[in-house]
Amino acid sequence: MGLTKTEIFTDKQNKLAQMMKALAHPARIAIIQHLIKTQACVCGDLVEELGLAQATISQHLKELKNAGLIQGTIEGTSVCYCIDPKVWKQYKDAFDNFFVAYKNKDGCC
Amino acid sequence: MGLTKTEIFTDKQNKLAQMMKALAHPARIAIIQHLIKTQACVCGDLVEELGLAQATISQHLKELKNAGLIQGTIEGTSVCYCIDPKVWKQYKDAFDNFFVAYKNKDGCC
DNA sequence: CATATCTATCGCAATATTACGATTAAATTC
DNA sequence: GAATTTAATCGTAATATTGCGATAGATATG
Repeated sequence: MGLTKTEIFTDKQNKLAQMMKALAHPARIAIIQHLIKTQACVCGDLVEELGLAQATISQHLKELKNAGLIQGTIEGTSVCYCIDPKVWKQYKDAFDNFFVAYKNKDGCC
Repeated sequence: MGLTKTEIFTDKQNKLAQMMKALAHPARIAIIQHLIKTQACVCGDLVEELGLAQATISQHLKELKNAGLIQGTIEGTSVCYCIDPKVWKQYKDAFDNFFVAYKNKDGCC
């Protein structure tokens, strides 16, 4: 065990859960927010900005890249990361869609 | 290691990451969606609805309860769960706020 | 009160995540 | 081409998560 039983859920449920997971770490939230703030792309100064080791930042960047949220383009010896607007919108829409489904009919418990 | 370094992030970042984590599992997404659908509160028929063992469902319910997203009231021998509208709105607002921060200035990488 | 029903909790096994030092790989600079 | 800079990857340790059987606790029903 320790293995999520994805077979028993719908694709949408699995996908949404994975999207949440991609952002379910303060470092990844911080990275995204830094990318938003310094709108021009940012490279490895994330290591200085956050207080984590280079290997750790690189790992989080990899997860965000796997999630599709960010892109990295090589620029000389460093790598320039930025948010993928298209995927960002997909995330936003998926989250909006999830949260809008519940209307407070406050007649419960 | 294996321990998130929460000290180096802001409260908001930690909180948002934790909110994401609460929903970062398809079973918890499915539970919430089932609670929305059967708007009247639902009890342990979640065990039948999803294909997970009773102990596992109970654990996920506990996490959702810890996250504040759901409430449970004892009703005879079973427990009736429902979404907490107030916390739901907090989540919705926090997520909206996060996603709205990025405006596509498509002049990047 | 004995029995049945439903849920929470315990204990365990398997896997995943987080973090980092060390190393490797690629590109620039001298 | 050697040295430097930057980022990715490997390997490892510590902790967290997922899932479930078994058990315990609480409430109803006979």
